[in-house]
Amino acid sequence: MNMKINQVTIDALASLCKRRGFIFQNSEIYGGINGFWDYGPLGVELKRNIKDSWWQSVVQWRDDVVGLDAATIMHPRVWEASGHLDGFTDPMVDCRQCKGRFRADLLLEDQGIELETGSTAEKNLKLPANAKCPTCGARDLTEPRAFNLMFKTFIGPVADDTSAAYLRPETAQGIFVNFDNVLSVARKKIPFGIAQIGKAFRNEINPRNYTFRSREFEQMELEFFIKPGTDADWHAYWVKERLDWYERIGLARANLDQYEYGKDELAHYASACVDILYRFPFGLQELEGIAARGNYDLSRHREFSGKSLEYFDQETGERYLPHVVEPSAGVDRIALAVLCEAYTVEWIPKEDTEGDIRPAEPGEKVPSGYEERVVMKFAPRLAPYKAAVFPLLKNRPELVKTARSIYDQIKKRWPAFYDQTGAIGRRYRRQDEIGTPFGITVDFQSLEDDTVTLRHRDSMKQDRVGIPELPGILAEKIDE
RNA sequence: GCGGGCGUAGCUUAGUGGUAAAGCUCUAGCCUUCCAAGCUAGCUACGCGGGUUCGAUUCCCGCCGCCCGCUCCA
Repeated sequence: MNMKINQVTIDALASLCKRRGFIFQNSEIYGGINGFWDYGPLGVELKRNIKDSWWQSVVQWRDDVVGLDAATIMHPRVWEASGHLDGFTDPMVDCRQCKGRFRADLLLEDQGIELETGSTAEKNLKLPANAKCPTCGARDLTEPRAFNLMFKTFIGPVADDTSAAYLRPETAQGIFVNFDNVLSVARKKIPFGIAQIGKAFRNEINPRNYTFRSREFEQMELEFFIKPGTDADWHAYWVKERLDWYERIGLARANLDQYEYGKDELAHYASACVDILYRFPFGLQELEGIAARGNYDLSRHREFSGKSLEYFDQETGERYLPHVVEPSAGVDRIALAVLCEAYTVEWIPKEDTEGDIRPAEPGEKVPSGYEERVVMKFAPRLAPYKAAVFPLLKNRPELVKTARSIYDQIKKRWPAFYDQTGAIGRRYRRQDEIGTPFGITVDFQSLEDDTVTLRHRDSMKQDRVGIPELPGILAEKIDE
């Protein structure tokens, strides 16, 4: 089950993603920019399918969750209330000798000296000359740098502190600040949730591992508001719900894992947190965190905004600040996991060779009588194109005409691809490499009996099916 | 951010102080009755900037980017 994961390297995957148009480096013609990535024609389809599937399972198919789409820039006070502004502005210094890193304020406090502050606007902090490294004692520290992981911007034409704002580092706060608004229009009673998909921005110190840690990324977050005291049950419920979803989109259970935070690792307001992890080529890494956050966020916004934000239960007459369970997932990380999971190298027997398709052995040469293929085994519902339609030969107008009309019919319902160029085998392989689950080929028999061949990506086997039956067959296999 | 490695076409590689080669891919055409066949033609590259030099892809410096380790990870 894990073989394919051992096979794929991030380099090989990144190469395919660029070659076929899943993912490009942002601003590549200018030399690229660290931590930003663009999704090409196939990547955008894949990502949208992931988001659609999440939205279906979390919003559309449920009666107790509604959606939201908040702006990426919010009132700066939001980030004071959320704790992001204070939490991420610690001035840090590095020791050039022992490579240690320390918070400048704590380090100097220990040594009984204070930071020299320059202009307050930009926090130009200077280190006194007598400061030394607490680990090795060397007086060879870098100047303090403020590690604010939020991107700062300015509202209006004047760039000064009174107009400062931040690009949101998470989508969740847009939900909390709209809690009252949604409550008053959605006709929902607790327990109910508000879901949002959107961009978030973090000025990561060190983006790494391809798209895994990017500075601009997309989140899918749900805030599920609950009655105080029911936290543990709802938390367990959402952990299971979310794990099931990951399996449904095609991630092997064997490559998924969960990490339960110990009491000492939890934020002070949280009662539970579970990370859902995926076995990436670069290690077991987080796709989603599911946290029981109590009423921390709403209580902070109550404090900072002066609004009550309480919920009144008409049946019991109780008034309370709801608690919340927050499943928070990274779309780009999930897309990367799906790409890793799908990437498969196989050895397939040539025409005169007896044998079955088998997984390639990493580092081994292709055995004689076999040839190699790369195939992206996406779950059909996630595949960028659901079907490709081919005339067997392009220099036979009647084949071309029939193929085009089938394509025109299919593309109204699913993303599809039409290709009449080159040998049929080449066209099949090209679709294998972008994960198209079905190939539909119009041949001479089609002209006689209105059937086509339906070729399956993973097995490479073909069925003969009637043209009128195609939509039904595809629907069944795609939505499975 | 620190240390190390790397940067030639879409990909994988070759090569040179006198502006560069190949395979695969890709595009067009021919051919082709089901799995990357064949033939013909074509597009496309020395990451960016500066320096040395008559001349730099090559040597030097800076920057950017990628990979690995450390660090960080709300």
